Amino acid sequence: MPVTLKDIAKIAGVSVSTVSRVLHDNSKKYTISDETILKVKEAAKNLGYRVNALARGLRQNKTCEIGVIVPDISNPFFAELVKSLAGELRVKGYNIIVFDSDEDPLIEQSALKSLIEKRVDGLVVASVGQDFTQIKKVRDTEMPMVMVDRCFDELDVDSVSVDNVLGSMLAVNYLINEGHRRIAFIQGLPGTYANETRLQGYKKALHNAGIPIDKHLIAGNDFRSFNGYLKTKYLLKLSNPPTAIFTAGDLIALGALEACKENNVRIPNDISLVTFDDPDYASYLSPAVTAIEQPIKKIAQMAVAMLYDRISDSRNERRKILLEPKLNIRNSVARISSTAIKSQPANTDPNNTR
Amino acid sequence: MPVTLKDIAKIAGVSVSTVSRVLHDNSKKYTISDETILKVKEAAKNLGYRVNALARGLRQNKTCEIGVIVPDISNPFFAELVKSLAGELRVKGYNIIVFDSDEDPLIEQSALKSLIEKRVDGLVVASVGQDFTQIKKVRDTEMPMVMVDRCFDELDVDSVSVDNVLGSMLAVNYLINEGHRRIAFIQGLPGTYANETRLQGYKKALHNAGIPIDKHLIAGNDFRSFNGYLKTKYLLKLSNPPTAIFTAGDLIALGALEACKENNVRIPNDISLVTFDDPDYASYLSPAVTAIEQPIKKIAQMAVAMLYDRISDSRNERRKILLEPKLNIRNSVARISSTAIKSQPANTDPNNTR
DNA sequence: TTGTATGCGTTATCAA
DNA sequence: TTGATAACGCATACAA
Repeated sequence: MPVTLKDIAKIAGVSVSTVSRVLHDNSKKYTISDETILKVKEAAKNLGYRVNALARGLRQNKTCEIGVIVPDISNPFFAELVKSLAGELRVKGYNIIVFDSDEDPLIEQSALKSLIEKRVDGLVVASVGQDFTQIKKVRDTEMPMVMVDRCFDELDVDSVSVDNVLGSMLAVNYLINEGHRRIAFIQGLPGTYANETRLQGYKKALHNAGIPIDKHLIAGNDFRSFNGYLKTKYLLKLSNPPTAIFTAGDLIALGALEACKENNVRIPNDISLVTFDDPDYASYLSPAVTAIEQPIKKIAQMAVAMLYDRISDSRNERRKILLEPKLNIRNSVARISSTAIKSQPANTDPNNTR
Repeated sequence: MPVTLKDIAKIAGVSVSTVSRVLHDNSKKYTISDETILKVKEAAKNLGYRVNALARGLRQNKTCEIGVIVPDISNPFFAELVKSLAGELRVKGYNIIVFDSDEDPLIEQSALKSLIEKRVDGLVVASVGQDFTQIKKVRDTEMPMVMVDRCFDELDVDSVSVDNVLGSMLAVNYLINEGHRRIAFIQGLPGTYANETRLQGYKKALHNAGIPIDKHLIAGNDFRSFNGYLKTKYLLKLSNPPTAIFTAGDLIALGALEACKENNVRIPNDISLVTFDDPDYASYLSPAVTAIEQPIKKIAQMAVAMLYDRISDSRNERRKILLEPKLNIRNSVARISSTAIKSQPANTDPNNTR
């Protein structure tokens, strides 16, 4: 049985409230005699007292816990994000409770439920994100919440993410400048903020360059590596395959790498590759992969700052922050001559421009 | 203000205990009139009732939460481990609270403190692990605890990890079979279980092959990539450099890769590389890295099973489980002729055999 | 300087 | 079939 204030009070020969004051009320100076302080601390130490956070939380209506939900903690991007969030919050005196929704809306929903029931002081959510019904319900609560990475354009809620449209444009423009015109996009989970905005950037870049969009070159349905593997296989055996692939996430790129390797397709000689997300190992892949880097630490900092603001003062305006992505050029893109391209007939539907 | 049972009771015109029974006491069949059940459920739904897990936990002395502490969640090994643990525990009805100790014993200690105060039902700890004073204190509590990956040989506590000695021997024996005799070991954090056992395996393999241990070839002081980078630089500029490097962890290997790249040292042509840990991306590195794979999912399964056993019946014997590692041979090791080796004079202290 | 009493939201015991 | 009441451990308003 864990030790309680009562046990200490008994041993020290004082009342429970005195014990409470000595042990936890460091802020308010309750002028307590040195002798009592000594006695109480001594007893607490001897008995190995640990405050019961449940009781305290119940009483104070405050848990000093922040709930964090991410779709896939084994994705290096989210692992890094969680680590950064934990670091930022720790210095502010908050612990985090992490849930991995495994890209499953049902798990996300039950995570949300658990965290609310646990009465966390706030929420940082990277939603699976095809549907914001549940998130909206939480938003309408007084529960402070900030969305990261996976947000909802249509939902008025505090959020911080990288400028995905810009990121995609950076990537695709770079490919175009290197002479590519048949550029495929292997997307993540359709309907999610990250995916739709990245897709949007891809289309916009092509459009700006006057390149018609070929719907056969847009494939994929989740952010996992197997998706990258499958869709790369598909793209490679197209009668008129792309000269470059842009993947919507680091795991997808890994799958693309695997497929190319299996098919003895060399990168960048036979096909070029650029990916969104820039994990630590990107430089050491074979070849080093050109990638769009997100400012993860900054995302975490902003998210925590915004959450903190909302916890302290829930009535200020909601904000949507977009941070700048960065293109890290490595060795996965080949420059190709524009004549070579033009000689390739577009045998997929040329009328499709979206 | 969150809705409570009282609020529902008032609206439904029944007592608090009735509400509680209707909403939460699914197990015991308390024969309650259908009409009451309907009224209560209706009111609960309308008001948006959420149980207060703090109050419930306080009352029931049970939180359905498991605390998890890992040294570095951005390390793919631990990210994967956390994900597996979460999955295993979720189906058993437990949530997890994750702490990243950032390889800092002080943070680990405060994480331990927080989790105990939160009255989690159990603990899964991958300790930073140079010192088990704090862990021992917890062990002597009635708090169920299982250690994973980073254990303590000298401490009698439930634990599950890979057979590190065997893993290292697998790696080093392989290098020896490929003709290597000057094999360096870049270690992780000295004094930790994972490191010492891996070092032990390294030494044992060399010893078995009759190769004297050259202390200049053992370097390194933590599991981060920068350590791998620095120590590889150091090893490369030795007057008699190693022909192969064995790294104690995946991040270290990444650093080694970076250093080699910077120095224009080709792997495996100029130097061979094998690493402990086998992250998903290992196959796609340049070159694909030969690695020792740990059965992460199995570690998580075993850990959860053991923890569950201890929660249900705290008085059974403590167990230490070792799981089998696996050598995944890829392209980072070159076969070298033994004559080439023997022609290299050992100009580092030849008398040092440990 | 310290103690008493109350309530946080829930569940469990007992009684009706 | 339902209700009153106590208790979980703590913090705090009020009293002394």
